[in-house]
Amino acid sequence: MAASDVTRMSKVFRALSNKNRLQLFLNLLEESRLDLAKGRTHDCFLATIISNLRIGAPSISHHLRELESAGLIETSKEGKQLVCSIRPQVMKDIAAFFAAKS
Amino acid sequence: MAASDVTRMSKVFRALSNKNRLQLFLNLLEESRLDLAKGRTHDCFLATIISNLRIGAPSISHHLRELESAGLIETSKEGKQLVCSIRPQVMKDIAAFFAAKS
DNA sequence: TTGTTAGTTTGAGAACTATCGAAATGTTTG
DNA sequence: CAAACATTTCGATAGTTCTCAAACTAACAA
Repeated sequence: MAASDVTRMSKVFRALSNKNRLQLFLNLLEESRLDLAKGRTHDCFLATIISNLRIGAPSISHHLRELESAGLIETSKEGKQLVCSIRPQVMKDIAAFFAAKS
Repeated sequence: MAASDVTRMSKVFRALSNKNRLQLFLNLLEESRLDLAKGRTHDCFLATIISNLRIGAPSISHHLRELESAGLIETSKEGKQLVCSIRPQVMKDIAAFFAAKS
């Protein structure tokens, strides 16, 4: 495994290493599966997520940026609201990484 | 996913979130595969690992403790030397975690 | 015993992180 | 335009992490 890959993977793990951030990611994952079933994308309101986790809006905003910069999610704006989506390629990369090792 | 599982998984990811520690883990993984092929366990000398990574013995010692407390590896002593082994169950847990999601 | 080897512990400093409250930004609604 | 809304940015703080050098322990060797 190339050194740059190790660095990249460590950043992915870093992004999932915080309990709240992992929970946030899992929520998004769950939502995106629901939405796929419904054939549409999902609006992920920070307000909704805040009511699930016990942290404030600035922290959520921070965590989303971390997930995004690790390449786990993509975000865009729709009016006032933020739309988040999981990047499926990264999920496949990680799954492949561990499948090869175990 | 139960809250306790989220916490547990976040600790596993935490353990792999440092570049040097991930590299260390991958080295051990590689060694343990070689050893499986040879039908014996492997002696993991810190001195050897130090020459690959660019950090000192105290840091390696610290990283090994992190990997151990996250449940990724087990260690024991053989004379002066430390023997490390990957805990296969954790590898399976992680693989299952991502396989289910992607 | 004296010295060497393999690794650990301690203590400290620099860097990073998670979180918050307050203020700011941009968007829609009345 | 003004108010309400959703999110972001800023500044601060408390806590964590990585790393090293120095000192230490335990096992082996001469």
